[in-house]
Amino acid sequence: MTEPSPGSRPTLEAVAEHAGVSRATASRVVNGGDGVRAHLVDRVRTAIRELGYVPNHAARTLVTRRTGAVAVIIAEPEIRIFSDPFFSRQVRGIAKELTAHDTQLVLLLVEDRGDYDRIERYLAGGHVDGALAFSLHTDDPLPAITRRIGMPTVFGGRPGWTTGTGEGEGVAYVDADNRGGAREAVRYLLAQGRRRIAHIAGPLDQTSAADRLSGYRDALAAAGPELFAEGDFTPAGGARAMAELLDRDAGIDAVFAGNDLMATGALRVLRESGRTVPGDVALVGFDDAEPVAESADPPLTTVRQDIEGMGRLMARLLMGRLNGGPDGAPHGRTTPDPVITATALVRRASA
Amino acid sequence: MTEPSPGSRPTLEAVAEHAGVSRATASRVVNGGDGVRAHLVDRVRTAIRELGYVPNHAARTLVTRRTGAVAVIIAEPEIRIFSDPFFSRQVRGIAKELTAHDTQLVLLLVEDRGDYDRIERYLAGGHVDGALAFSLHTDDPLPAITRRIGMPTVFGGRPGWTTGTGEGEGVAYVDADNRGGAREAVRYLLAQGRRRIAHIAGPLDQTSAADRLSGYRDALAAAGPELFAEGDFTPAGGARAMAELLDRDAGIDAVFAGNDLMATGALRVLRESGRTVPGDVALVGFDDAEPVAESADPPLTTVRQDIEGMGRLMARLLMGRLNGGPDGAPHGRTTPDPVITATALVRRASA
DNA sequence: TTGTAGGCGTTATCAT
DNA sequence: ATGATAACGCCTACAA
Repeated sequence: MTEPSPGSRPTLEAVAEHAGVSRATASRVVNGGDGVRAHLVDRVRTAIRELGYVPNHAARTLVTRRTGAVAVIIAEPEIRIFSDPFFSRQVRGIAKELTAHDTQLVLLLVEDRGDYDRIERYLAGGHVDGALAFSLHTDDPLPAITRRIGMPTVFGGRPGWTTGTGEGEGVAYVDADNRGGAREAVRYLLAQGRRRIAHIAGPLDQTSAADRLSGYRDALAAAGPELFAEGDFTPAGGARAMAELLDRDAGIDAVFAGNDLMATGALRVLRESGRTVPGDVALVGFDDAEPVAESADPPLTTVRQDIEGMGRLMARLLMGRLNGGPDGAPHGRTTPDPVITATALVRRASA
Repeated sequence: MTEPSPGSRPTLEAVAEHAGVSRATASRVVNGGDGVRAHLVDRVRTAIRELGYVPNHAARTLVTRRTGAVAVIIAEPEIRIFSDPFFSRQVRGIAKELTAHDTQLVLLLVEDRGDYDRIERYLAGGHVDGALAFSLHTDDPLPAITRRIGMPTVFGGRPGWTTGTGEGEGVAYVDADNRGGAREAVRYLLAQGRRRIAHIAGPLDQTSAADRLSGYRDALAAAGPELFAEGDFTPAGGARAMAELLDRDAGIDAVFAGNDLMATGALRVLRESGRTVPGDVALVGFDDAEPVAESADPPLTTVRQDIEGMGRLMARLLMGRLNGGPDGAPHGRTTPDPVITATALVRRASA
C-alpha cells in the first residue's frame, strides 16, 4: 500500500529521472510518444505506471493555453430546473459528446442578475476553452459578455436580442424548429375538425415560447381568431392559463400547449371543469418530455424534439470551433451557423 | 469598442507596468491589497480596470496548488437522472453553497464502468480541490479511488461497501434518515389500522433502498409477515412491483413505496385493478419529490427529505475540510463525520 | 531521435 | 511598504 507521498504528486521530472531520460523525452511519451524509440517509450511508460504519474493540469494549461474544459451555463433562476426534464436531457447530451472529446464540463448556474459578473470573471479567467449556454431570456447579457471577451460560444435556443441592434452577428446556436412544430400541431388539430383552438404560451420573453406562438398564429391565420394566454412552462402556470382561457371562451374545443408540463396542468383544469379529453377538448403538448407526456392520463399527443440530440449538437459545434475550426480565430469569427433541428408530431390519446 | 487584443489577455506584468509598480505589488493588490499604500492600491486598481485584467487561473493554480473548483460526481448510468428530480435538487443545493464559497462546480457523469479510469485521472490531475459524489451503488469503486489518491471527498448517501472490510474509515457522508423515515411511514399505516402492509423497495444495491427496507422491517416486526418486491425507483418499476405484490397477496391494504416515482406507478396499477386509494389501499411514498407527490391523484402522503439541504450540507462539509479543516491534512484524516438529516411524514390524501 | 533551455503568469521569499 | 527573483510543472523550439 505505498501511498504516493500525500500532497505532492510525482512530476514529469521524476518520471524522466526514473526512466533515465530527459524531461523532453518523457513529455513526448506522455503526449503520444511520436518520434521516440519504442525502447524508451516502454521505459517511460513503466516509470509512469510505477510512480502513478498524472500530468498536472495547471502547468499544462499554462503553456498550451488550453484547458480541455467547457462551461455549460444555465440561465434559469426559477424552479424550472428541478421539474423540467428539458435541462437534464440537454445536459446529458452535452456531457456525452464532451466526454467523447475528452473534454470536461463545468456547470455554471445563474441564480440572479448579479451572477453575471462572477461568470464573466470565470470565463475571462481562462478556466475554460469555450461555453455552451441555454435557456436565455430576452436581453440576456450573456451573448454580449461572451462576445466581449472573445469566448467561443454556442447557444441552445435562438438568443433573443431586442431586434434591431445588429448584435446577432455570427452567433452560433442550435434550436428546434419551434415555429414549424407548433404549426404542425395546430394544423393537425384543424384537420381533426377542431375549430376553436386556444394556445397556452410559455413565457414570451423566451424565444422558444415566442416562436411557438408564431407557429400557432401561422396555422390559425385563415381558420379563425387567435386565443391565447401566457403561462410559465410549469403545470401550475398551465392550469392558470387554461382556466383563464375557459373563462374567456367556454366553447374551446382544442388546446395547443407550449410544453408538456403546462399541458398536464391544463388537463387537470379541463377535467375539473367536467370536460373530457380528447372528447370535448383535444390537447396537444410540446417536448415529448420523458415521463410526463407518456404517463399523463390520457397520454399526450405532443410535438417531439430531440433534446438530447440538440445538446450533443451544441457540443459538437463548439468542439468544431475549438479544434478544426475554419481557423483558430479566437472569436470564432466564421460564418454564423444556426442549426435548426426537426420536430415530429407524436400521436397519442389526447388529440 | 476597444476589444482587448484578441487571444492574448493582459498579464499582471502589464498591469504593473501600466501602474508603475512591480509585479509583486500588483499581485498584492489583486489579492486584497493588504500592506500596500492606498495611493498605490488605487493606481493598480485603475490599471486593472483600464486593461480589463483578469488573473490567469492556470498560473495561479500552479503556484498555490488550489483550483477553487470541486467535482460533483453522479454515478448513475441509468435514465434516472432525467426523470428523478432528486438529482437536480441535490445539485442545486450543492451549487448554491459552492457559489457562496466562490467555488466552481465541475460535473462528472459516470456512464459506464470504464469511466472510472477517466475520473481517476481527472481527480488526480489536480483539476479540483475536492469531490462530492452521490448515488453510489454497492462496491462502487469511487470511495477506493478518492482514498487512494488522497482526494478530500464527501459522499451523498451512505456508501455501500461490502460489509466486513474495514474500508469505511473516516468517510464523510450526508444521508437522510432513511431507516427512521421508513419506520415512521409504516407505523403511521399501522396506526391507521392497516394490517397487510407491503413494501416496494428500490434497487437493493443502493443503501438508501436497503435502509428503507430495514425501516419497513423494524416497524413491521411485531405486526405481521413482511411482503415486498424490488423496484428500480422508476414509475414503471413501481408498477411492475405493485402488480407482482397484488399477485402474491390480493388482500394488501397498504403499500409503502421506496420513493414517490414508484408510488405513482403503483397508484396506476392499483387503480387499474379496481381498487381505490386510500379507500381500499393506503399508499405512502418517500422523497416528497417536487411536482410528483403533490400533483399525483390523489396527492401522496410521503416521507419528506430535504434534498436541497442535503446538497448544501455536503458542500459545506467539504469546504470545511478544504479550508478551516482541523488541519490542512490532504487526506482529511479527521474524525469521520456522517451527518444524518431528519425526515418528516407529510400527510396528504393517499394514506 | 534525444537533450538543453527558455518561458507560460502567478505567488511567495527574501532583501531592501 | 516595495521590489527583485526564484519556484510551480509542463511544452517546445532549437541544438546536438
